[in-house]
Amino acid sequence: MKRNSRLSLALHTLSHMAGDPGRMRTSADIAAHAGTNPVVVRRVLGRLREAGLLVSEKGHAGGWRLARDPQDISLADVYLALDERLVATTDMDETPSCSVEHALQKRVTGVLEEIEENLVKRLGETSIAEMCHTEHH
Amino acid sequence: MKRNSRLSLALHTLSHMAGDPGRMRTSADIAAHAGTNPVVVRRVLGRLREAGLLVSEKGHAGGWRLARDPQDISLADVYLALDERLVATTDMDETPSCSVEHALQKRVTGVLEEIEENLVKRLGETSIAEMCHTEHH
DNA sequence: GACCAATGCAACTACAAAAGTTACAGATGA
DNA sequence: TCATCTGTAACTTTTGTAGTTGCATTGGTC
Repeated sequence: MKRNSRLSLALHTLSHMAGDPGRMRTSADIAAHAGTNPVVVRRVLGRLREAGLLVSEKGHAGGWRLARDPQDISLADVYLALDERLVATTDMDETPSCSVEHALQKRVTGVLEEIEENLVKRLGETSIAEMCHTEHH
Repeated sequence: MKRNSRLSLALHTLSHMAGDPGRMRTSADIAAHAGTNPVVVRRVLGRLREAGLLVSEKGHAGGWRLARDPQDISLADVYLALDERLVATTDMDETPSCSVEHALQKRVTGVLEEIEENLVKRLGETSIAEMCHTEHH
């Protein structure tokens, strides 16, 4: 796998699950489908569970399934659960040297934040249920 | 510096330049402002020069300046010049196992591409000239 | 209770992308 | 001729993350 692999893995898995909710899947099965490792799958899906998108069960016949209706899970939910922050930088140089520099930094950061918000908004407009339908516009 | 440092460095530098176009700046000056290395600056700005956003001059009194009017340089120009591709994945698993999987993969990829296009479109709506104005909404 | 199959999690290695650094050739104006 | 830039190659360091191994824990099933 390559870049954005966590988001990609999460979206693929949830979209797949949306096609047959209620069915329990093991991390081994999911890993085989995604061509990766069960532990990696559990790591990524663990975050989605923390965000309330998935539930997992231990023991025999355990595994993973959606925590709620596929139509109620948006791409933004997945994105935010993974805490990616694709556009916005976490922080910049700590030494603004002068107040003008500082103001500029804040403005650049602000614009990037705005773009990030817009990205999340766009992601929020699509549910994973829409991803698994065969007839997608 | 941290994540998205190239984009961040590029935006800061160009925004700064937009405040006083025509003035020539050395990579050493820029690096000092950004708290990084002259070679790193030249690497990043070199891409922007290839994209026609900047011009550089060698030798004494050489340096960097904007290639055209600040109002004619959008954030999308910068983003595309750096070839970042924040949202869309370059490629996914090569073994689609079954045709249904393959269709799902294409759909996920398609949605991510669409989001990416929207991101670029949004970036295209802001010029670096707007970044350096003190009165920003 | 014994056993098996799953998650949860920690610890580690492997790897790749990028920053940072050093060094130096080439260009250009003073 | 010299100082000052860019351009670039080569290398080290750092960092994020995938991949891997191992094992404790949980919970069905026999």
